[in-house]
Amino acid sequence: MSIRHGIIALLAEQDMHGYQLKVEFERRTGGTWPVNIGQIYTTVQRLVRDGLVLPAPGERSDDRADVERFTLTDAGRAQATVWWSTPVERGAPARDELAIKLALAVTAPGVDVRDVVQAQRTESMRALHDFTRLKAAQPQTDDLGADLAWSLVLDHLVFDAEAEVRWLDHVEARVARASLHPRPSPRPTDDPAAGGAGGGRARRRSGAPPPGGRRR
Amino acid sequence: MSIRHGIIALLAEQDMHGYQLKVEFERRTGGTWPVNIGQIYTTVQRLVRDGLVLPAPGERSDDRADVERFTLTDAGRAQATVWWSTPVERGAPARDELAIKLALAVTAPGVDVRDVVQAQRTESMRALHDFTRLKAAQPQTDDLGADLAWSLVLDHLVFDAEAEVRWLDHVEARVARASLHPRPSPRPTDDPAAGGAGGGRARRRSGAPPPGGRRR
DNA sequence: GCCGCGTACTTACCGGGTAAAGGTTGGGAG
DNA sequence: CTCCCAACCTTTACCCGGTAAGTACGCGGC
Repeated sequence: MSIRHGIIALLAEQDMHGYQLKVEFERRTGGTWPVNIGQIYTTVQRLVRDGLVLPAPGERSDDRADVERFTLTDAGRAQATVWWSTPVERGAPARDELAIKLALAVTAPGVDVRDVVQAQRTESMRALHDFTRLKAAQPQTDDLGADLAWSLVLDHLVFDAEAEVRWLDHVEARVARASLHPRPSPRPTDDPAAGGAGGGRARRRSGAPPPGGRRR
Repeated sequence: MSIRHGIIALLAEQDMHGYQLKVEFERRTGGTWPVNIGQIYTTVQRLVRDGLVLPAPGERSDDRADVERFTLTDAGRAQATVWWSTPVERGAPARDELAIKLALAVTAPGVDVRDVVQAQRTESMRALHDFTRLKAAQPQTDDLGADLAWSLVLDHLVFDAEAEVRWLDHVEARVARASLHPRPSPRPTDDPAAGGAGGGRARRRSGAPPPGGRRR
């Protein structure tokens, strides 16, 4: 749904043709998510089918007339304002491969969760560093708005990656704790041990800031 | 790809039939992501086509023989170990509707970013509270492993939601800061206050944008 | 006797996303 | 001057993830 709404939002500002939609979308999101041109056209087709978009009737004289532009219908314009005023739903979160993987890992025999966490942390931190480096190297273009947008998107990725790392640390800790007192049978109201146990496990921490975690 | 890998991982532990895959998958992930049974079968079909899975040849006597079970081939088994040892890629992050929305919002005329952020924060915090409440109410079942998995998944959602809220705050702050010294714009809040840490942003207007712009 | 429910499987369909193949135009390089 | 390349603009075929809906069977109740 992301592209669909993006297209509507862009058309709300100005009539455009397909290629232009692609270029604009990418510019406004800092090139973080390149869009396949094919998808633009098929999505627009569906929008036309649904009565939200129309091929532009009046051609502009100030520009090439041979390319076909698209306009929002009233319904489309309404959708745009609805989109802006309605938050994106966070009730039923999308499946996240990492979460699934670790959920399966802790319940799978013969899989060492710590190895999985370890490998993932390396990857996630690598991504985090990449983003941070990108941020530092961020060029100032002549387009203030796009610079800000791109910067915010990058921040989003950074927050996300940080949170992921933090979660991995958390998982590791909980798994370690759980494996110290595995309870085979029901009944025990439980070991007094809660705290002690620190034993062993010298783990190097990753340095992630406060709360954080975002993935989808 | 999440379901696909999940199926492989489950089959690596034990031969199963379709329905059982569905049930197991949901149990192991705490029922957070219900799976449509249709998808299980179509995905398994593809796995068979790709030579990773085979309809189980030898039927077990200890169980109903009429249902068709599936087994991993050697290639499938190899895939499973590869999956466990390879982190999920975080290099080219998936499109996130919220990030796109805000990136478009800051560059769109006539859209008040603060309203968007405001509405989203309400929604995100609602989700956060829901998750927290769920966590508090988490029932202890007789299945320790599944309890842990479910709990970790919930933690993931919580970390995620927290980070999202934090990011929203961040966006709000940056936007507010940026709108203090733009050019002519309605709402001339002439705050001299900006002060503190380096008034920042002395730079603007660079020459022609460097070729290629930003790219990864 | 039929109702509902859990088990087990099939099918048709849709929307997001990718790849690849066109066709046009303008501006150098030779 | 011509040719080629790059940027512009569009179409099509295809795959995969995901959903809905329908079939069928056996079993315990009321």
